[in-house]
Amino acid sequence: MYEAVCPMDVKTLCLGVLSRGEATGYEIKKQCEEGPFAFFYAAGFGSIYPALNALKHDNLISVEEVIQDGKPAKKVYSVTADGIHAFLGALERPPAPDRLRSDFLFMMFFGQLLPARDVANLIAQRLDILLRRLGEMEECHNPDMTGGEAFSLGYGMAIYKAATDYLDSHQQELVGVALRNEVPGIASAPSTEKVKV
Amino acid sequence: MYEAVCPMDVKTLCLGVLSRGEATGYEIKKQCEEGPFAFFYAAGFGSIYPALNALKHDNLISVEEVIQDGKPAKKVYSVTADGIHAFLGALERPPAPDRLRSDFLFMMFFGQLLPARDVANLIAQRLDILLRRLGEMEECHNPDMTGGEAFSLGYGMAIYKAATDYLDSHQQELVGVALRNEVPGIASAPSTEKVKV
DNA sequence: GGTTGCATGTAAATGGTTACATGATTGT
DNA sequence: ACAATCATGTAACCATTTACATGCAACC
Repeated sequence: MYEAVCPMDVKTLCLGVLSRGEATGYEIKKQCEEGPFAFFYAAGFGSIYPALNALKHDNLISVEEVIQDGKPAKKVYSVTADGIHAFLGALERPPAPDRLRSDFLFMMFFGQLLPARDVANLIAQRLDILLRRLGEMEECHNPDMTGGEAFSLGYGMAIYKAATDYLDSHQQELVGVALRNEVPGIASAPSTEKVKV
Repeated sequence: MYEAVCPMDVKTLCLGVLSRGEATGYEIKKQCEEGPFAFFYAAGFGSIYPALNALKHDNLISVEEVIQDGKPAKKVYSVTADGIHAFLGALERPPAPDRLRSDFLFMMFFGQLLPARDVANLIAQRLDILLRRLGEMEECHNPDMTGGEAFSLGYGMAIYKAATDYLDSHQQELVGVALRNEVPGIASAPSTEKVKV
């Protein structure tokens, strides 16, 4: 039986996505990695498909199988009246605290133990990711969005913007520290080695 | 056998914490919830104690049992030379992408489905948490920190600052939308009901 | 000929959380 | 009397990830 836990688990996520319009499991995943949920939720096929089956079993969603030519058959899911009700119930529960797990920050925390070049590379990569995501989010922004959608997108963009600004303005400090920590002579030697980025 | 996965799992976290100085499992957990790791890592006793036992088994850390009076005996762990080596190895692996899971943003995304008062409460609570954490982080900041520590703390503060600014300046928009979505008459009626905050 | 995109799914393994069990001391 | 702090640990449970399995079409 459906019982929203957090309120946010994969089932609730699916219910939420479907409340905006019918979709297949494949499309739900795409929305989690490129679409509007990418910033605050991740889910793979291994959790989405079983979640959809469980929701179907509880009659919170309905399925329609669509045969396509040139492409594999797909299962288009829609939320039922019961499903909407369950989703609204889940939204009323108090939210669990946010949790972030960042390998990047963990590594930066121990930045002075790393070669300066690695630190510089990690920050450069991070800036790259952040900037690309910011671009994707900007594209994502359209006037048809609901207030909530625009709000959470704006929140994500504000965070990413702050992160890029911070990295831009503070990267030299950390790279400098790491450089000073290196064995003198190595740090100043011109590098012929290529670093994987 | 120890084999850093992400590089960041609870074992690597423990190794990292201990590389800064000896600590007990209890103290490691405190550092994860109040200390410098709180922003980007969470871990409970149920994962820390088994991780410490596994690290001990691999001789990456050593234990000293300290009997205290008035308090239960504690096990103080220190990292060994092998442990330092293993930790440095873990830091060299490429970082896994950050992952955030935010019930709050999920709920805001569907904000127009919620009563305006709930939206306003959720945002107020969030601001409260953010501000409190910002205060804790400011206190945490001291001149003895390594470059990496100051960098990641600064990063966290920049993010939280951006989040509070965004919430401050955009909360009215979302609450307004939610209000307009409510049944006319209810929205404007003065409320006698107390809302749990 | 290999990779990417579309499309669904299962099974095993992982990693972590939650709840429980214990117990002394200090503070309200 | 009750809750919180200090302190460790186990066991059951859980959610999710990863790897596998299948298959066709389009593109490079």
